Amino acid sequence: MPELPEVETVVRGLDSSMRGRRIIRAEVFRPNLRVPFPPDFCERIAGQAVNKVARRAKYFMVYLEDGTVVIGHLGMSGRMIVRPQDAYPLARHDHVRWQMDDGKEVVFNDARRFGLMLLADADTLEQHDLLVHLGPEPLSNHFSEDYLATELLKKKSAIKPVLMDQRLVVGVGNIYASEALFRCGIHPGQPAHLCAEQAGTLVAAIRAVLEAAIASGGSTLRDYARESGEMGYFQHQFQVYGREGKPCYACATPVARITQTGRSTFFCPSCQASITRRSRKRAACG
DNA sequence: CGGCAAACCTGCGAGC
DNA sequence: TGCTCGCAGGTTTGCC
Repeated sequence: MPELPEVETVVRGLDSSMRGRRIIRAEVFRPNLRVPFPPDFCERIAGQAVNKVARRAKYFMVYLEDGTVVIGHLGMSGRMIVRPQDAYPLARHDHVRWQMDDGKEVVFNDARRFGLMLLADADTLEQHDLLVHLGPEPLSNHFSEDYLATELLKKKSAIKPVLMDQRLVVGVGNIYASEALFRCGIHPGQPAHLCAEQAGTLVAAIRAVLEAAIASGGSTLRDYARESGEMGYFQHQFQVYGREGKPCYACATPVARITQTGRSTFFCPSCQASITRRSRKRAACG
């Protein structure tokens, strides 16, 4: 699934396609995805103009003129497709279709149905169940070195799964967790209570890899595609993700893969040498 | 409360 | 060619 850069890419495309346009008609072709659609989903959307499309964490949000907000999540395999109306037959896994007033249609397609779409009110959006527990945006000033260092001191498990906890910081998923840790030379299995110096380099690495991925239009793997149907190309810049057994670009050591909390983690055993308890005690930054 | 496995689904590539 | 198996970008739930 799309992580923050992919959702950001989709949101930018949707905003340019939908902002200021009116949704003429809304249709749902399946009663539920991860959660059931609200019973009045289509009626509350149809006929309304779109104020803007924005992102929070990995959610996209379509702001309608009457204060209703469509909250959506792409899950693992969700796509938002913008195409000319009636130019294509309904495809397998097309779950939602919005007909726009400019002759286009916006289609939500999600094979694995881990995605969701529901309605909220703009006034109380931040208090919504899905959003209220989310951590800071990684590209905002709220995600600071002090913040991360302080929060990580409370954690006992390995740093990589902790980075994927959306209550700590949003938008970092399985790919970018591995990529960020490689960039700052931290072993994914290292206990999460990093020293302040490491926390600082990690903040910078997370920002850098997410910004670079956004600049490349996100990553396209398997069934993920950009809103426009074009392909993001950041996957060609992965340093470790999906490169098990291939030489590290920095030192030629074969990239390793391990499983952490059920997810694959990729890292360079040399560049991200694990820090033993003893050597960490000796480390100057403890 | 923290941490982890399992569950939610379908599709695809690898290997036999 | 055709089957089975393992794996896939996320989040929630439930169990220790």
